[in-house]
Amino acid sequence: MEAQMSTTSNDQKAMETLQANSESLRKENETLRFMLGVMNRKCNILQARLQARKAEQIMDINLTHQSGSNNETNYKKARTQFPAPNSTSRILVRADSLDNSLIVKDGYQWRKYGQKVTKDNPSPRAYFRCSMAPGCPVKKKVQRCVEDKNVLVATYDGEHNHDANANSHDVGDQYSLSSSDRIGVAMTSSNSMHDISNHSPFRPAIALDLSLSGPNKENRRNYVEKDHQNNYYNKIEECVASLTKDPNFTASLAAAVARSMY
DNA sequence: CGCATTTGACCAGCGC
DNA sequence: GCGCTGGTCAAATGCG
Repeated sequence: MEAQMSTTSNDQKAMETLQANSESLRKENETLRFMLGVMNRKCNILQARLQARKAEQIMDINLTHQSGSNNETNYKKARTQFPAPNSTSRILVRADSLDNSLIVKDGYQWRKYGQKVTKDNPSPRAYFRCSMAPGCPVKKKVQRCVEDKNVLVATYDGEHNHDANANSHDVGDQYSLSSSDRIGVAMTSSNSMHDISNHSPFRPAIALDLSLSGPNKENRRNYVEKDHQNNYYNKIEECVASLTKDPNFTASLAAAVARSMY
């Protein structure tokens, strides 16, 4: 009888521990979900700024063209006129391993100008430049991932100075990357390039999906409105404060999270 | 026929 | 200087 009561008590304690763990995990999950949301919003703000910069660049280019040198159509000359910006980005895209094409549907039109087998990867690497070249200096390389042939790695060089689909004849969203196709993206500068394959499905990590917010410019504008920005920063502070209270989350880590969010 | 893609040749940078 | 490698060029080819 006594032994039976002791077993029941132990079961109850175990149940309570499990419940406590479950609750703790739920809270952690909630916090991480919020952090992911914040990162997405931060991304949207950056996108809005990028759009503004692109608009400025297009205006500058138009002014340059109007002021002369109309006959400089040679690509080599234009390459020096529009040097590629010092930025690169990578995205990982799911692809059928049986399908040999190295096509990444990203909303822009590309012209293939080369293909090469590289030393570190048996799959050929395809070289594309934006079909708006030489006006648009963007280039990309597409290659299957060494570890997983179902994944295409697209490396973008530079930034488009025009909208996606602005130069395509017949497409709307059909050439855009769907959120289910896109599995990761990393924006980097060319001299601090880190390999996004570290964040690929082979190593579990959060895949940042820019398409979650959609292309709606109205939404993007909302995020840079002052009231929204204040709420956004308040939320970050709340989140960081709650993290610092968590004994499993060190203050320095919380500070690092805060820095990354701002 | 015009345009896009393919593919071998060529070039530049880097390490030895 | 030489060889290796990644990136680009341009003639050949394919396709609508």
